[in-house]
Amino acid sequence: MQDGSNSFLETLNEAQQKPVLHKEGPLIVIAGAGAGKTRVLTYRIAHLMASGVDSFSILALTFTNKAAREMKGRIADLVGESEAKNLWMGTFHSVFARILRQEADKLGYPSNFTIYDTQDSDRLIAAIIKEMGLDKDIYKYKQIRSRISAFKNSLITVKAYYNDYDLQEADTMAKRPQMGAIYKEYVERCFKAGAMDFDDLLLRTNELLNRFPEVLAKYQDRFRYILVDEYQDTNHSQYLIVRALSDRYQNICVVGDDAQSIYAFRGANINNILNFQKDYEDVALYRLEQNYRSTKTIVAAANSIIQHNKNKIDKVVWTSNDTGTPIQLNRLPTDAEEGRHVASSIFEFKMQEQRKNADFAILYRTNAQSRALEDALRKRDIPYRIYGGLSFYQRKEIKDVLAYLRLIVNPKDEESLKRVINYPTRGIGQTTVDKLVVGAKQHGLSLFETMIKASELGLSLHSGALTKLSNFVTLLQRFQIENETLNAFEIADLVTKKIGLVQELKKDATPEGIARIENVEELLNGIRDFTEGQRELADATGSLSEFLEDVALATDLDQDDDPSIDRVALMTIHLAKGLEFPYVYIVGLEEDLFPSAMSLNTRAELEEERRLFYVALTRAEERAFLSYTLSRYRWGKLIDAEPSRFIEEIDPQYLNRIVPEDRYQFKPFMNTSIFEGGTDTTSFQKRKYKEKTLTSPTPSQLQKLRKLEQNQEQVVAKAPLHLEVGMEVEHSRFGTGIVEALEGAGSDQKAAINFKGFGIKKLLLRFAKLKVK
DNA sequence: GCAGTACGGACCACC
DNA sequence: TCCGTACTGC
Repeated sequence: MQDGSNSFLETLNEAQQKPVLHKEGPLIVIAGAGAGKTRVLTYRIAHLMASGVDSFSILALTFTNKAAREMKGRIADLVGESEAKNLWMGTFHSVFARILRQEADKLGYPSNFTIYDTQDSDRLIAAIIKEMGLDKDIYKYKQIRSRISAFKNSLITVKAYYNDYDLQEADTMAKRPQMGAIYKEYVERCFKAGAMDFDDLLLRTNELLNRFPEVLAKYQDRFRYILVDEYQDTNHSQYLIVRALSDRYQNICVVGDDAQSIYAFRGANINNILNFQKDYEDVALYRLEQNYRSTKTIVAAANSIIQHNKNKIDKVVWTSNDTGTPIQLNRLPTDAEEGRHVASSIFEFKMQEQRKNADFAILYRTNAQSRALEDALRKRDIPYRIYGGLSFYQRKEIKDVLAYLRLIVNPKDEESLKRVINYPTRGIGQTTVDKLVVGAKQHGLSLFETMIKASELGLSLHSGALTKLSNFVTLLQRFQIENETLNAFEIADLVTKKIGLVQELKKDATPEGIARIENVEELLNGIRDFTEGQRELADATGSLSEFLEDVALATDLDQDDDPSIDRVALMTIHLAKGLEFPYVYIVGLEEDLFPSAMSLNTRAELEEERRLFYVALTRAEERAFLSYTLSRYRWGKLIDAEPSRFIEEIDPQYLNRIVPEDRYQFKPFMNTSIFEGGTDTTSFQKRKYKEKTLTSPTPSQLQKLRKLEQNQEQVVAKAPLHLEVGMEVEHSRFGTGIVEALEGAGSDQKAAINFKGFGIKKLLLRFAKLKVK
């Protein structure tokens, strides 16, 4: 920034300005939900740059890569793109992966190390348990993995484990005396494979900074200003990295909200934020308590919930926004009905209040709940997008292609090799692989090296098997050579063609099989976009390893897809942290689901669930809807459900309970008679049990129903307005605007209209109450 | 070595 | 309900 002017500060309130203007030394910002936390971070960075701080010396750690990108974009708007480019900004994992690649040799790692995802770790641990001849019912790989993860996040190395009698004793008591041996083998195998798991990215960073003072000094000097978002969700390993890096200049700014700490399960330590003032000297504390996001009702209701927690920093979140409408609480017979209810509600609000799909979010506790909601939305033709769950990159066919690509970049990657060695089938079966694994162990080689030397090592393999292995090695080596000159897309394209993946997938002509082929094509398109996108960046080459790193560290919110498509958002509450929507539906408020059955053992766990509920509710800007069911499909069975205790914890003055009796009579009737015609046999069967309780609608309900019916017929039947680009139109809410673009046809036709004061709005003409002027 | 099928566990959240 | 793994027969 040239002139150092700070005119942009005027858009901040006083409380927000203070941390932005704070000069040197440690500061903590405790920010209530919706109080402009991200804004403060963004402006603080912009202000630092405007006051002459070199953009290269600022490190900002965010919760998702998407958040980092958006923040960078906003900073670029404030102080200029060329400078914003130099900022180090991203998640802990992606920032330190980048640093680890630069310093890998010091740790004995190749710079092109692979990043193992959870699935890779699981497979490796399962293989180790099997190789060690342990009982897999006692040594459950998922439990082992999460224990190893906990060790790593607390910086308990294998050596430290063996020095800690208590830890070993605990594992012996849990009937798992071989825990340490598995841990040791796992760490060694990852190292030999040139692979780091997610926790390693933090653990090895700590190792790097601890073992090499000159490296620590280098990065301390480089990152003179460190900012950490969502500090309440940092784990011990992350905490130590931040401490080490900020130790010299003490220019550390952490931002967070203890009330939104929801990641204890992955090692997040709420004490990091609670103790910050003890960790540094002369800490400045700033509080942001004014909420700009939500209505008074939502803010007050959320406050009333969090009051039930004992362990918290006291703060009073308030807002000068409108009172808004009460939070609606609905009770539904089943999860399918809940889905229908949510879909109907969205449908109604869309037409009554001129809302687009993207104004709505449905939040749930577990990914498994999405199915019933999806079904209902599909039936209503409401476009939606699911975030998280089984992401695109975790699908089998995608992971298969990625395994080849990973193997090209890092041939030592054991998990990838095992994955593709016989896929598509090339006659290298389990027996051969087992022999290779044994051979690799005996000779201290990687699996790939063992394969190359298979004939010399005397692994008692038949000549047929040796030939097949040698062919496979030749294929991979050829890919490696090609990779030196080709970009990510070209190599990926070559690989999928040469291995005959599409032919393989074509064998399955079912819709799922066809979808898999499409997914592979989509992956290739994605790689092409990536390659082209990277070309514009100075320090990137569009290489395969860059692509793979992006994929490995992408968060569930990062998945790119067309943001211009207007869709309802479906996601877990965890993923929704940091986001906001005008209308928020929180579903499945039932005991054992939310709060989760597994969190009922300790107060701490229950309080975390409560914070999760707090996070969910505070996502809503204008309206929030809660619902619970009386029975729900879980584990393929219909399970009785009880309302969540959290419902009772909301101050009733903010709650509008839809009278249960009303719901019972009104809802099923509405579903069968108007919306679906009652032809859906599966849902009919699910509904059957409760028909006993049905009675006829009361006259007032019938009236309501008819009104609804009329509304809908009117709207659906109404011929869409004939519009052309350039026309001036009038809208009941947005006023006058000019039609900028039209897309789609018939009842799906949409218009992009530029409204004075509101900007461009995309409206579905079927619903939009427009008049041509 | 491979394809088909039976079976049992998953569903708590994620980088 | 759906998925991954184990088992069976060729």
